[in-house]
Amino acid sequence: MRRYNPQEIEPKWQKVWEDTKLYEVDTSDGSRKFYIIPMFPYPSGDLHIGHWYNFAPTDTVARWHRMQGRRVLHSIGFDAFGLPAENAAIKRNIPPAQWTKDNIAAMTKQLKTIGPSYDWSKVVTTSDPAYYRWTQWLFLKLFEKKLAYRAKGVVNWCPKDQTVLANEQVVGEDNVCDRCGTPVVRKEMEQWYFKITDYAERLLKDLDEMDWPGRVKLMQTNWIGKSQGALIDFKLDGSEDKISVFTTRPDTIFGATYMVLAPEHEILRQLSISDEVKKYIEQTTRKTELERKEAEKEKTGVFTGSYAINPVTSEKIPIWVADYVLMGYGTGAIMAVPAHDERDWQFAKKYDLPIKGVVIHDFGEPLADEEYVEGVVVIAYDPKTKKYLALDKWANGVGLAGGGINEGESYEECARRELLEETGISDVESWIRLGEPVYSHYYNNLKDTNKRSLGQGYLAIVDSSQKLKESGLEAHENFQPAWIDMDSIRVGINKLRPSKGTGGVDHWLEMCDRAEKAVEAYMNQQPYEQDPYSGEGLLINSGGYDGLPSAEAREKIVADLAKQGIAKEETNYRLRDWLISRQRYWGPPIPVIYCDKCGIQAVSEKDLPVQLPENVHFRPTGQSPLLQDENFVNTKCPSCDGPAKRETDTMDTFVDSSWYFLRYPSPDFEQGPYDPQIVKDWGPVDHYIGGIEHAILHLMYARFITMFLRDYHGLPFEEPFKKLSNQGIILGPDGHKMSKSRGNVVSPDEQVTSYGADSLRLYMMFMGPYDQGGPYNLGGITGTRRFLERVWSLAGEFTEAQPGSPGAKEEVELTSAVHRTIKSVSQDLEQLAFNTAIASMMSLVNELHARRESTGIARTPAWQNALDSLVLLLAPFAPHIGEELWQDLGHKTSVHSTKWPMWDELLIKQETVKLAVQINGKVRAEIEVSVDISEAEAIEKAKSADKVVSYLEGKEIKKAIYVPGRLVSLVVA
RNA sequence: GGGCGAGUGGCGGAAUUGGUAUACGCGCACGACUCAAAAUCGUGUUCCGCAAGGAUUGUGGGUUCGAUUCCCACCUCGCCCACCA
Repeated sequence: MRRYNPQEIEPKWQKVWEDTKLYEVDTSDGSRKFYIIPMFPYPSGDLHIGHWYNFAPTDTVARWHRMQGRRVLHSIGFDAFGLPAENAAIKRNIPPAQWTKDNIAAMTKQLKTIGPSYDWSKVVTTSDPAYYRWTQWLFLKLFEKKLAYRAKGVVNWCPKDQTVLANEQVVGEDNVCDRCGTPVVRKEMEQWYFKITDYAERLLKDLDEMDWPGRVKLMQTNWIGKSQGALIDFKLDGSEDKISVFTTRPDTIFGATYMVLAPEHEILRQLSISDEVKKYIEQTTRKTELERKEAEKEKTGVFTGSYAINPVTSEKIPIWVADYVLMGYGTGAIMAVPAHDERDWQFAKKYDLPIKGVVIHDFGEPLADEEYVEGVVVIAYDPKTKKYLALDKWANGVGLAGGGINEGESYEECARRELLEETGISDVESWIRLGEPVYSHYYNNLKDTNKRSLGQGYLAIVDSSQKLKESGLEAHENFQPAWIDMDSIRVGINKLRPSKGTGGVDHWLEMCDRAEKAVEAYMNQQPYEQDPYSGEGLLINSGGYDGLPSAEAREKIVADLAKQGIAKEETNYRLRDWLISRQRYWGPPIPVIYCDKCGIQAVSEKDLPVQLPENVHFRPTGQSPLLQDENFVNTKCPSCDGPAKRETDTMDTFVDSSWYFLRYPSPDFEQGPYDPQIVKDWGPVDHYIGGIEHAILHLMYARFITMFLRDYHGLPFEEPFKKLSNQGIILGPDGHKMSKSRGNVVSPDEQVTSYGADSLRLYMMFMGPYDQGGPYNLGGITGTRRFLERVWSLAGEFTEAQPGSPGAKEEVELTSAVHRTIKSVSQDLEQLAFNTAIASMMSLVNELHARRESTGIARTPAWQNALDSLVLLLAPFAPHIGEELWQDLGHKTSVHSTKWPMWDELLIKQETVKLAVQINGKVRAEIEVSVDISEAEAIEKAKSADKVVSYLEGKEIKKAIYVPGRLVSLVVA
């Protein structure tokens, strides 16, 4: 028998596939199309293991679709513009174009060793003038629609890479450049932007319907950051001027006790302000982003000396300037509600501004036929023992003292009375009111009624040497007042949690939290203060709106203020426009000309591409090297033909990658970025596979550009990627991110040399769930290599075997095993569960092996079918050995053009099945029964099973449960 | 601080309309073949226990005949966002 030698068969088949153009697809025919691609790589020059982890599984899925008779377009390209090429030029004195070209050649060679089913006639390289011509065209089209514009503003500047960055490219806690990790600085510059914010609502709304990982959808949702609220005008005291604020919580307006302006707010120029305020404004506006971040914990601000009028209370409220309000969001002014906003609260505490609570908690969901009650909750505390007094053994948990208020009684009187009645404590050192009362909805199981209660909490400081009551009273006669630690009280209260009407429990837990805070304050001799509450609830201290749920009050208040013409509903987004200019060389030049007479002029479409000059001088000066190339810079104005200068900034590489997938189906089209008919037939991408790191950047930009092209340039779809999958990240064997400095880099090339590409592909898909990634275990690949060896030897032995006649039993068993495997591999592939798909193939191989050991392999139709099916299932995962063995098994055409096998449910079904027998929940025996046994028979058989009998002796069977195909469960006593 | 996700043998992991936990692989041990080794093949391998048996899916509690799966609280780790009003 021949040995399995991947070094021989892999290059052999790669060459055959390329020579026969097996994977080239004629895109003029769009029938049964399936368009699947990985995210194209940046040509760094070296294909690393992460690339393999992206490309190999994508290839497996592509091959699987092809075997199901689809016309698959699977292609690759290079995201070839970008900084590293330029840095290499500076460092090694090689032109970026040359460096890029060499890298692409090297990577193409590496790529081919994977044995991918790419259509090599449709490779796209973004630095190719024939490509970036259309990137520039895209700019012109956006410019035409005023969606590309030039504006002055504060931008993020990376001092190391010497260029501006988009918001999306500034990451992490310290606001660093996502490429080099240097903290960015803020600079005011005039730059080019794409108006992605015009598409914010569509970008958000489409997400609902998309077959994308929830995580990515969530990240995009957060990034777009839609918030609905209202604009409300506050009049300036003693003036006709007004200040408009944006708020998402108009329901809290009665609690707006002051107002804050961003230091950059325009109205500050009109107000008469002191020098002190001017100085503050100057200081804060000059701060860099980093400095503002560092100062984050400590908010600063100054009082302007002016007042505004709260439109609902008509109260004068002071206007402050503070750095915690940003000019870039909303109106740059806020109404501050310290009782219900964490930031306003901190600020109010620091500067001693009034805090007014207007929303109180409303725990639990409203219940049917609620009875309204008012009462108190009392927690006692002894500072000496540090224990709290609660009602132990209350309905098998722990309760708190308290009860309903009597006619004419104050809250505090009620608290005093309840504490005495339920615990026996009469001597209280100090009573502390625990903030505002709260509402709760709960079910009283003793009286079988639903309650809606308004409860006031109290903390009583007492000495625990007082005698406690022996036991509880009336309805809950079992409880026992006891001194307990707070954690145990919480656990005890949680035990009471009912399935409905959980408000009572949550109410108590809230009071526990408040009691602890109050104790801390008491020990420090401070008054107790309620924490700011930013949740929903019911309104208090809000005039005619008292008692309304906050959501309802929001709408009502805005509607009422709108009638007076001082409020309107408003939606805000966090998404900012996309800054696309870069002060670098290696990118598509922005096709714009500046003329002293005519201003900003777009380059005429017929003059595209604006070619990047090749011979430029590289120095990291903070200005584009193009600036020094006079031949490039000096040109004629397209409008007046007078002398003019070109824009020397280039475009962000994310512009290149925001439309490349539209080019693959017609890469050589010269009349536009894509052939309109072909893109209509082949778009959108049916399945897009790549890393989570592009969740926001690339995937948001590509969606925006696709929407734009749909609106104005004939695309019949607005979402570019129907289905998206993310691969996980492969770590080094030590569990850390692979890096040269750590010395934990696994070279895929070495793995291929030692084990073969098929083994590597298989191992990467076998090591765990695809979207999870994880450490690369160097020993693990031996398992998939062994598996392939076993497949190889089975096929080899079969081809050398003598014809035989099959036994009927053997045939049935073989067929059943094969169909079971076809089913699970097919279903697993559907969900990209490669690891379990491979595991079931391994199981089949183990079974075939065992059969060979016991009865041997004969040339029978059953064996032929078993091995054919196995090879077909394996082919998308390990394409080379699949092709080789397919030929060995006597087939003339490529396995990759052969139909994927189907399974037959009837052939999988077995005649008998094993049932577990449980006694009181424990498995005690196993019985083998016919699949279609009746319930009564199964139970009867279970009872008489060997081991079961002894367990049943002298016991009565209370219950018997039969789950067909699974088990019989007997409950005995 | 907020949001999302995860925690199962020595290791990677499998199992969810609640139904025999540990499939598949790595590693390890023993055996066969061999002068020997590698490779290959076979047997075993969650833990405790000689065994009978018992325990076990981060911890504690709950619902259930039955919980890795559902509910509650907590712990740990990972990712994303972070003064967005």
